[in-house]
Amino acid sequence: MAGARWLSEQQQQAWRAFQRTQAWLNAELARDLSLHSELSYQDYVVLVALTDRPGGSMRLFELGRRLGWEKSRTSHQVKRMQGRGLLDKSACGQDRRGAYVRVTDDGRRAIESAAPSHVDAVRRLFVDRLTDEQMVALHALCEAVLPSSSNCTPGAP
Amino acid sequence: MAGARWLSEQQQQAWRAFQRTQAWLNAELARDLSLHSELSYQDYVVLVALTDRPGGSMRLFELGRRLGWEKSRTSHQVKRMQGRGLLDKSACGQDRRGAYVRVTDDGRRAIESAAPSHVDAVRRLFVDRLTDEQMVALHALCEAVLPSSSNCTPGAP
DNA sequence: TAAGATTGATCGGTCAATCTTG
DNA sequence: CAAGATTGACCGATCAATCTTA
Repeated sequence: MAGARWLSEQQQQAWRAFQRTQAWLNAELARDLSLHSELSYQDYVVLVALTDRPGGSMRLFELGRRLGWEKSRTSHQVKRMQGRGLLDKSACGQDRRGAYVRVTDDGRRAIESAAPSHVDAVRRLFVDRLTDEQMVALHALCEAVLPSSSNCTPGAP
Repeated sequence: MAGARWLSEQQQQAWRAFQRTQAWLNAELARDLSLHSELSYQDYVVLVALTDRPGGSMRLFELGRRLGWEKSRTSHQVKRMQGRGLLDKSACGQDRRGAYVRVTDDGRRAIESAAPSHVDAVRRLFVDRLTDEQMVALHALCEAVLPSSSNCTPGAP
């Protein structure tokens, strides 16, 4: 170990609690979602990102950037959802390398039917357990950790 | 949507920031670890849990409980690490259903060599970006979210 | 050459089924 | 039957390689 700088007891406990919390929350929400709908957690966030937009469509690379996903992950996920009829893809006129993804009517129905139960779960497991002050503090603290705003580049260069 | 109770703008922003933060941190730390060592993030936490113990050994179910993992996940992970010589298993005398897992010397060497760089990354990406007050607040807030202490039962019954 | 996107291999996690012992 | 543990099948994520166009 030599001259390694360890974490203080306080820091270590906070770090471990944070890790446990996020792992537990993700697992519970994923389970809850797959129990009450036909959507995985990943399906859900894709549909949220797209339905946030007026036309329900977006460039593939932009979807990946907003979710902080690698392009291959985005591609695989969209392809699977397309196969299930939740999304469709179309070519981009301006940039002929690119593609648009759009929510289908089935996709809209799926998220509209899944959302209430999922939001309930987020409330039950997360929101309702925190005070407003804690919520504000958490938000500020996350912004401090996250790289500026859109620094989602996985590899360094 | 009907009568669903949505989240306030503040709650929604905090929740999304939290999700982004944990996803980004996990990805960065996993990448950093696999870049500077032969251990995955999961290997690392298993070795931390075991080397925390005097004898470096623990019952399999206890390891799973401490990490909040399902038993099949624990079993698969331990088997893989055993195959790579990082752990070994032995029967439990008292309870003949059970098994002990123990860190091998190779396992100890692996984590001792990986730890400094990993702790540096945790500092750089997390600890150094927060004040002491934020760290304390985060810890308290995680404890509020987490079910009492050892409520890690994945399925309801 | 870089950016947008796709593909196939591989690895890790989940689920359901199974086995053994308490 | 419940608890500790294992297994195999399936799905999802990552990585490296590839293709096309800016």
